[in-house]
Amino acid sequence: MLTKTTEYAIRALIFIQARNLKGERPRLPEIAEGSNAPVHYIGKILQTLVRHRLLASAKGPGGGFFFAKNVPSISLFDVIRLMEGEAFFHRCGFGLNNCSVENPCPAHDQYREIRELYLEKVTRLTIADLAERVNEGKAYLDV
Amino acid sequence: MLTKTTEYAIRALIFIQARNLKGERPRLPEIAEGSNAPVHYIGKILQTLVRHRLLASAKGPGGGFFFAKNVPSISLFDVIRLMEGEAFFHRCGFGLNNCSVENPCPAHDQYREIRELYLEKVTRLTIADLAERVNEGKAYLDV
DNA sequence: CATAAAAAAGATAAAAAGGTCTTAAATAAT
DNA sequence: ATTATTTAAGACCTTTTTATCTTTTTTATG
Repeated sequence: MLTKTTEYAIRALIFIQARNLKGERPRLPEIAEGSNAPVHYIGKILQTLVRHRLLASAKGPGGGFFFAKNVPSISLFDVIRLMEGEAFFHRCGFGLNNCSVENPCPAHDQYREIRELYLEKVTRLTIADLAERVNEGKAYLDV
Repeated sequence: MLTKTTEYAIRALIFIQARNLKGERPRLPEIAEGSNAPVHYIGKILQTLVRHRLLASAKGPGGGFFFAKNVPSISLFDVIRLMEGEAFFHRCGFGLNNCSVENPCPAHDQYREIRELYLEKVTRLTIADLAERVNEGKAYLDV
């Protein structure tokens, strides 16, 4: 399961992208409201995303958050990897650090299947796709 | 992802079951070592499990932890439900409380697939099966 | 340039999770 | 009955996560 922080990040990115697709550039307070996260906290999170170039921002009047044009949309995988760390995707289901094919935990194979499905999904899902679904009224971000 | 506490619980239960199958009744210090968890902490966790009848215990000399005979082995689902709560299995991937078929989050269907696979797996996997794998030397619990 | 708008940064606080220590209660064995 | 052994219970501490508040920096515009 993702941490709250990562969930906020994903929701905020989808919200920003949805607005960007409509030609808007949302500012922090709107993003916080739209993604149901505390303003200052989401501020910090977006700051991290910008620092790592998953997102762009502009200060001052007319500023806000936006995605760079002509850059392929980031995937959920990109966001999760940044927020949770690469290890998140390889973690043993039972929390064992040694867990591997040679030294498997008792549910190694079963968890592998789940992880693989998960990885496949989050790699395919892009923020842009998800934002489009929101703009089309097919999906919602309200808590 | 499971909390550390739940991981400890699962590892401890498998350890206890593995010993039970060999006719032994492990005590706290051994369980803590065998499941790589802090003694006192695992003590609390097992206490919870006993209180909810997923496990049995005996105080005093010759005491320890064990599973009631002739009771079908509990599944990972049972343990996870107790430790994390029923909601764990229905939680939205993006942390949205309203998320449902009528009001889906942008990745609702994809996450549903993953959840269903997960649910199927943890329902099928019993502590006894997993413990057997350990006793057969096919799986390990070391961190 | 002065001003206002906005994100960035940093310091701090509150809450939750994880972990330790001490004492009490139960029980088997002598 | 006393003692030793063992889990149960409760109080307390530490770390991590989540959240807030304040100040600084950047920038567009009059």
